[in-house]
Formats: sequence, C-alpha cells, structure tokens
Amino acid sequence: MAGRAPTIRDVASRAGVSVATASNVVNGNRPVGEASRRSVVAAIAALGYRLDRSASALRGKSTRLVGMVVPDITNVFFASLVHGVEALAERDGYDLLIVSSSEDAAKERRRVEALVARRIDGLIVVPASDDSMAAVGGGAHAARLPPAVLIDRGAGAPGFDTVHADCDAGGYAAARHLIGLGHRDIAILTHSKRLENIEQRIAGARRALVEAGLEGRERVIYGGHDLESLRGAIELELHRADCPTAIFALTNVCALASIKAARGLNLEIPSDVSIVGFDDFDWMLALRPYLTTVAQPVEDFASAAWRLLMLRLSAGEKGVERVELPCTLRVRESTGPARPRLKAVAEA
Amino acid sequence: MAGRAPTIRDVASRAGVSVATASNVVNGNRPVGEASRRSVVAAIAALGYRLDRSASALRGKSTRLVGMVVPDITNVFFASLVHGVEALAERDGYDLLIVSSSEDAAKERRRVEALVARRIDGLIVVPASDDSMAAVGGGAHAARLPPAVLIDRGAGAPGFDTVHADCDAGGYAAARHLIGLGHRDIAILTHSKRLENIEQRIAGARRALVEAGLEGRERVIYGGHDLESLRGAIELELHRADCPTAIFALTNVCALASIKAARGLNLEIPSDVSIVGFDDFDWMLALRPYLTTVAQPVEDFASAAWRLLMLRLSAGEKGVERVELPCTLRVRESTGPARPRLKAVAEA
DNA sequence: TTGAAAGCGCTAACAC
DNA sequence: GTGTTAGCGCTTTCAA
Repeated sequence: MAGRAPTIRDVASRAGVSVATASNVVNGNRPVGEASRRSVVAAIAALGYRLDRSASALRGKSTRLVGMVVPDITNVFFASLVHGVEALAERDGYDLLIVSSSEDAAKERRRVEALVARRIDGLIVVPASDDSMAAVGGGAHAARLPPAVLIDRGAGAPGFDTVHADCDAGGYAAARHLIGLGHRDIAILTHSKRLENIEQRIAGARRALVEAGLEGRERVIYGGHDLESLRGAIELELHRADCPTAIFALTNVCALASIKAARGLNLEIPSDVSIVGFDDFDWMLALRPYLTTVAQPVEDFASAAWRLLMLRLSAGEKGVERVELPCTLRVRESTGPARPRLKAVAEA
Repeated sequence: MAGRAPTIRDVASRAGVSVATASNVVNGNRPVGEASRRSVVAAIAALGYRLDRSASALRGKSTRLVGMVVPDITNVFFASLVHGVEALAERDGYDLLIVSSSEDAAKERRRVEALVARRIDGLIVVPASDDSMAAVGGGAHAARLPPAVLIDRGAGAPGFDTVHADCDAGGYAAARHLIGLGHRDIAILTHSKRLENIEQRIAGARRALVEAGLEGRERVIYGGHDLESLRGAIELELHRADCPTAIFALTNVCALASIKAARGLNLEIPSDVSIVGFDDFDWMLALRPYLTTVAQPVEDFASAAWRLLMLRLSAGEKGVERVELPCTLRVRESTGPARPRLKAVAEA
C-alpha cells in the first residue's frame, strides 16, 4: 500500500500549508499559528511521516550526530562512559556514532576522519595518547574538527575542553594508605607510559613516598595493554627475591592482572601482598578479599563531558574549559599490614 | 587560509573533468580512464578533499551506516558484541550508530525509529524481548525497517536473520555436570522469563534432570535485571532450610550475583554450594575458585551477524537465515560434589 | 569513457 | 505568521 515514504511536501500539501510551515512544526525553529500547527500534526499522523535526518543534516547546520571514540569498549571503564554519554545524547535528541581506536593513534585518526566525514556536530574522545587529537587537528589538509571534549586523557591538550580525575590526589591517597600499613616496597603496575593521567597517579604516589622519607622506593612496571602481558609483567616482579609487599594497580585491568598474578603464585592477599586497584566496578565485588581501590566518578565524567559539549555547541567560541573530578579511595580488604621483608627475616 | 571545505565540484574543475567523473573516481561506481583518474587523484590530494557522507547518503541508495541496539553496553557480553561488530564495520567501510534499549521494548522502539530516520542500511539488534522487533516492523505506519539481524534473542522471530547459541545444549551440559557431581537440588537463577534463549537454557537443564529421574527438582528464580535484585533473590533461596546445593546462573550477571550471595552468607564454593555460570570473561578469571561456566562464542556471534547483514545488503530478498552456534561447558573450580543435604544429616 | 543536468528531502533566507 | 525558492554536495540517469 505505501509507495515511497511521505516527505515534508506530502505533509505540507495535505495540511494545506507551505513546506516551511510544516518544517517549522516538525522542528520548532520558528513559531507557527495554532491552526496550522494542528493541521500539520494531523497530516503527520495520518501519513505516518518521519523526518529524514539525512536530508536535514545536509541542508541544515546541525546533524544532531555526535561521535565518540574510545580505546576499547570491552573495558568496563570506557563502556560505562559510553553508557552515560548515550543516555544524555538520547535525552537531548542526538545520536551517537561510536568507534574504537584500539589504543592506536593512527587508527584513531582514521576513525575520527570517518566521523568528520559524517559532519558530526561534536566529538567526545578518550584519546589514545595525550597529543593524538591535537595531531588530528593539525597538518596541511587536516580534518576540520568540530567541538571536541577529551575525557580521561589529554588533559593539557590545547584547544580542547577536557574532563579528567584528580589523578595525583588519587595516587597520593593510595600510596599513603599503603605506607600507613607499613609498606616500603611498592610496585606500581600500569599499561602505558607517556600518559599524563598515568604519570600523575605515579607522581602522587611518589609524593607520598617522599613525604614519608621513602624517596625512590617505588618501582614502576609497564605491562602493555592486554591482561596477559600485564599479568606476566607483575608476576616477574613478584618472583624477585626482593619482591614488593604491595601493588598499586593503575587501572582496572591492571588490578585484575595483579590479582591473577598473586593467585597464580599462591600469594595470599593481603597477607603476602597488598593490592590497591583503580576504578570500582561490579566484578570487583565478587572477589574476595574485596578490593581496595581508587574509584573514579565515571558517571560524572560522562555528564561533565556532555555538558561541556552542549555548552560549546550553543555558545561557540570561548576559553577552553577543564573539569577535574575527585577520586575516592575505598579501603576494603585487599590491603593489610606489610609482611616482614624476606631480607629482614633472614637477618633475624 | 581554507575557506569552505572543498567539494567534488572543486575537485572536478581543478582536475579538468566533470563532477560525474570525479565522483566515479572517489567511489569506483563506474570505470574511469587512467588519465582522468590520475588528475582527479592529484586534485583530491592537492585540495585535501573529503567525501561528505551526509550528501552521498541523501543522494545515493546507501548511507554506509548500520545501527546497533543493545540492552546495556556496560554488560561485558553486549560490549564484546559491539566490539566485534564495530571492527567488522570498520573493515567494510561502515559506521555504527549504537543505542541502548535498557531492556525496555518501548524505548527500543523509539531508538530504532531514530536509527531508521538516519536511513541506516541495516540493523543489528539484541532485542529487549523476543517479539519486540517484530512489533516495530508492524503497525499502521510502522517504521520501514532495513535488513536486520537479531543476536542472542528473538531466534524465532519471523522476517529476521538470527544468530544465537544452542542454549538447550548449554543448559543440558551444565545440569548434567551438576547431576554427575551428586547434586539433586539445583537453583536456576535468571534475570527474566519469557526470553526464548533463557527458556531453552532452562529446558536443557530440565531435560538432564528428567533423564536422571529427577523431574521437577529444579527451582527457577527470576531476579530482575540488576545485580542487587538478583543477589537478593538468590540469597533468599540460599536461606531456606532446604536450600539448593548448586546454582546454575543463566547469565554472567547472574553468576556474579550468585557469587556475591554465597560470599555474603559465608557459604564456601563449591563445598557448600556449587555454581555454574554463563559466559566467560576476564573478570571471572580473577575469582577464586575459578568459575565453571557455559561459554558462548561471542566473537562468532558478531562475525556471523555481520556476515548475514552484508549478505542481505548485497543479495536482497531470500529466505531468513538462522545461525546456531555451540556453547562450551568449561569445568573449573566452582563446582564440586554435593554436600550431604541437611535433612539427610538430621535423619542420620 | 565522459559530461550535463536533474534532483535526493530538507532548511533557511527572503519576501510578504 | 506564512509562503516561495534556492540550494546543501552528491550520485545517477541520459545522452553523447
């Protein structure tokens, strides 16, 4: 029965008004008289008309399309970010184009260009590296980026609004907690160097160490992005004679890797080794002992990023805004008093 | 320096060819002479031209946009599905619009209509219920759905290609394993009734019970969608005097809830209660004891769904295809011999 | 193999 | 408040 889908012209002619009026009813850009409005609404219902966003995207200045780039959607931290942003986008009538960078700046660039080719209104990115997005904006024939908000990483990148946690404070709190329990040899496990947020977690921990007169007692271990290589890296460290009495894992995947490594080596947590993780998600609450962790306010990340993006879309140019959100140390069961060091035991 | 972004006309005029030729170079729809091709390519490079997909979407028949609907992206099962599909989409030059239904059929419908308004070429959906997508396709002025593939649920829905696991076999294997260990009272924990894949997991378990002469010994517990309500539901069951000696958790979230409940009640796994989970993800490997589980081939779900969609986009009408993939029982440490029933102990 | 021209469905000037 | 109209940038007949 239905031939083509009805267009705005069909609606207009059935309602006995002009296409402009019909259009204005559909997306209240300009006021419309009550009588016209009612007949347009009736025509829309009768015909089953639906706005074709492809067409309005081409003609109008807004596509109501926002791009989102994450390193890896299977990481619950990024998935939660997507979840939060998607809900906000729906509320405000936007659709989300989601792409994955696989932690690769080159791929990220390609994916962003694909998004730009869709004429997205804005962009929310957890960049693969701190400066990767700045690189996309530069160059001879660089993609002209729409307003973009960076989450979690790239906090200092010029030209972008950013949302990130107070990682220094988070690292400081975690290390202080461990030091307070008597730990003197702390391994810090992370996936990657040269990421500002990671550097700051380390810096915070270092600050606590220095304050306690333990300068240089931390060892930073870089384990790469996947669980197994992280586990391998920390396992190696735990095998040493002077192995650490505590691990500070700088991401949720690092925490998982640390736990697996400890388990694999038959080390009791926390009596043999204490663990402080990062982030706080459901699966952590199935572990026993419950994981002591530095929680990031991931829902607030999403809402702050969305707010910043909407602000910039409506307000246009203004100074770059940087939102810093607090971390919370959640002390649970995976941290306890440091065991006597092996050396000390031997000497005794 | 750059005014507007260069269009295909700019490219054509700089290359000294018609826009048609330029277009044909960009998206090899028709053969182009070598000389023209080279000058067009040169012009594209010189100008930094980029195809505007908004425009080609409007004019052409394909948008190279695919919609994906999942109940909840923070569930690692769905996130993995998205991850797999996104990689394939990128490979084939498609972009993914991802929306969340929150397990709500009405919201799902709204979100799908938003996707259809974008003229998506195709749709991949984990539907909120088995018939929710059929409902979207029906009705007086129903959204004209593009080719759609259903994953995980809605296996019998008419008019859709589907990809799902052999849940009956999965349920059967899990139950047989428990029965073999001497379990006679098995609680089955699930989030929702009236989902065919869930019903089949139950049916498979029932079949194993019947075979063992234990008809009607299972108890099915419906705990809702969130972790805490699931935990509450199974905890209630574990509190009973005639509490089950084993739990078969029908999703990964149900497994998490079961573990939390057992831990909360100070029940040892598996000596007090055995647990079989569903799905197999990283966090499960941080648990001790390691979880016995029915793994679904989630990567294969994604690739089968994508293959089906691409097939239908190129081939058009043909019979509906249904792909059923095998589950694998992974026996680990969370299942063990049934403890003597309390009643039996009392009688002794 | 190529070019000219007609729109895709809509929005935004601009007129009234 | 409303109508008329000119395109957005592209793909695709149709004709050469």
